[in-house]
Amino acid sequence: MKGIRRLAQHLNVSIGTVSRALNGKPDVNEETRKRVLAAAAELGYVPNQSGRALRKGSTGVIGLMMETSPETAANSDNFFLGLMDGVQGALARHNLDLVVLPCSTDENPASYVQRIVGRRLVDAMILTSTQRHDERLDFLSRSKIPFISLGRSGAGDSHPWIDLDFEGVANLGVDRLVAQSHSRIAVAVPPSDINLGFVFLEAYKAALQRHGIPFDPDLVIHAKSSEQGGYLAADQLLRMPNRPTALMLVYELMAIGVYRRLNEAKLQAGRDIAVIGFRESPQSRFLSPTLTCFRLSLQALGIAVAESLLATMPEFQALYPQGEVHMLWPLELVEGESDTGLHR
Amino acid sequence: MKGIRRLAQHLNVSIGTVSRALNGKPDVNEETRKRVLAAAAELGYVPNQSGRALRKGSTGVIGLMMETSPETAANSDNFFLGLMDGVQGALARHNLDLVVLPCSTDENPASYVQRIVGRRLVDAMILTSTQRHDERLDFLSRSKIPFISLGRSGAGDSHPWIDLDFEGVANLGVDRLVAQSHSRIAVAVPPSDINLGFVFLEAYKAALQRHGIPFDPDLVIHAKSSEQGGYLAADQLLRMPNRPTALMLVYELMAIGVYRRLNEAKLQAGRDIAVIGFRESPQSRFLSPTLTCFRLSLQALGIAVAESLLATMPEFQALYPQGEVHMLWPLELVEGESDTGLHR
DNA sequence: GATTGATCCGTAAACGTTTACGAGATTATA
DNA sequence: TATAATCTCGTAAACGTTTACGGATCAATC
Repeated sequence: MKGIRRLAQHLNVSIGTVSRALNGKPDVNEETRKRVLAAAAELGYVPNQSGRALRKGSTGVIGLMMETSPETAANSDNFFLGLMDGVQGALARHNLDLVVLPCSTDENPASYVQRIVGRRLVDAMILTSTQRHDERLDFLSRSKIPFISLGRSGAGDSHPWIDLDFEGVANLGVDRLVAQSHSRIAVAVPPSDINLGFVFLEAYKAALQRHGIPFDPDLVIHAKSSEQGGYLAADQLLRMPNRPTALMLVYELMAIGVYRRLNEAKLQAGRDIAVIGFRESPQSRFLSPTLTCFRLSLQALGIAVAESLLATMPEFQALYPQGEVHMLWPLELVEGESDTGLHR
Repeated sequence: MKGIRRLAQHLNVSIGTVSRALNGKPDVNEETRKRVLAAAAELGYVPNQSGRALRKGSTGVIGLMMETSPETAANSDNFFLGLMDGVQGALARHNLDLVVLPCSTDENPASYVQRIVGRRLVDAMILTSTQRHDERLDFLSRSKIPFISLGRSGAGDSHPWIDLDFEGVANLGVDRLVAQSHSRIAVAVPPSDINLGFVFLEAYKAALQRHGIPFDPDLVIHAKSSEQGGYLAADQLLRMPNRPTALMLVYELMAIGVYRRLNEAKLQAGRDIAVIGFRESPQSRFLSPTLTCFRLSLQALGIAVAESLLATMPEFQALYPQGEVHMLWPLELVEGESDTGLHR
């Protein structure tokens, strides 16, 4: 005898009563509920997930999909761990569990999602590393599974998303640099199939235009989202015939590579070239000269992601009635020395 | 009509036949199997996980538990994503799926494991961040669920584990430093309730003894596993009355903090004090002077963890007959400048 | 032509829950 | 006291699979 039957037999009640007692249903005597709870704790009984999910039609589990190629793995740990922490905490308050679903780059992300969602392993999904054209979004939309993506896609507002406020970052950065009379502002962005790169680039163009500065495509450096990418971007910048006086980055670890390359050239950020990094990170905080960059609470972002997802789930509509979310997540400027002291 | 029934109706065969066809059972006509496979692909049918798991008694899912407190998230060392990638790849070869289970520090890790395992969400578990006295191990041993822990516990070989070869690291490091006639070798370790700290300390003592150097407890600096921890450790070292001439670290990000503190004191690793870091990381690779540390393939480690776990699972005994694993994972020395040039 | 064997497929039970339904016991109301 | 209302609990169906079992068909063998 196993599972709930064992518990019921042990208590001399029916399995129905045990189930009702554990699930907090009203029609069970308080006295017997206590006995059931006590016995469950004593025998270490936990309801079988498969049985429960099969009957209820929902799992109580939310999936967070994450790509783990060797390159991304080497770089972005602390972003995802912080995010996971926030999401997990917010979901736990509603008795939902988070599972992180690592998809290797060997596998097609869309078919991975199809497998996971088709099996009904999860009730809803959180997507990260959103592509500009992302099949996963199409599939999830069609399959009517609640989901939210961290990052916009090219599909615009046709699905719920939360994204970092790249427009805000571009504006703040460009304004700040222009105020110091920079006009040749280079930017290191990932390739445009990553939507992040596309969005940032557009915002950068708009910010320049606002200041009447013509956009020069030669100042756009396409770089990998890594330290190495930053190194190569800085290298490319140093070779430019009419060298830009400022550089903006859109990935946090790039800054370290940039500093390294500048260092090799006996140049210094803030003195010889203005540098504005992206996200403040444990590493960036200790660069010298200190890096001007943008602060962001990953936990808070995770909570927002989780609650925005709940808002799309019918069973939580009462709690989060705002419906589908399209949110730009603000970042706060952290003033450092890396972009000042040049045109003073 | 949903699920397998829908597919069966669509094909005018029984659900039993559909199931057998999809599961590769022998007693089904090749012709009909093809039709079933084609229809499944066309209709996007994927067997419901709950139904399947309930019937089969196993889920085909392996859990990897990970702690995600705000501090560990912020100080994460890009260790986990690489590990996940390796584990995921190895499991996929056996049609197993990996889910990562984030446990916030609010929750007791042992009761978290009990909840997850009790619900039969997973067939087996991989534990990380092993404590010296780890209740999770006790629970999993009792519950007869296959598991492996990354990191030894104080319980020794009573359960399967893979751990980094701290003995090897301590030996290599101490040998190298002693060969340069260092005798006052300080070490920065996490507190001993983290088993890692305990193990490393013992290995360090043994290595000293091998060289006839008496162990001096004052040279043991307890530090947090973070950049900040490294900074404070270096600070503490600089205040010592009879300053040690060498310092070994057991957490990779510490090196950055150590460099920062040394820099503030106008000291340099390798010139004024010999420093040996721990794991090579994207950051450590670009420190200046270059850091002497230890290399480790996270993907390979992940594969080893996954396969060692499979070896403990009855259904894979045929493939991996070696049984329970206790493995020390070797690290390769990467020679840098941070520990040389002192006593030359 | 009867028997055997092989091949293919349908039937139904089982996995562990939750929950609609109804029955019995008890209390409140008339 | 009869009736209604309330409280508590047991019964059984249902969720979507997999798989043991047996039946049907057909070819091969004697």
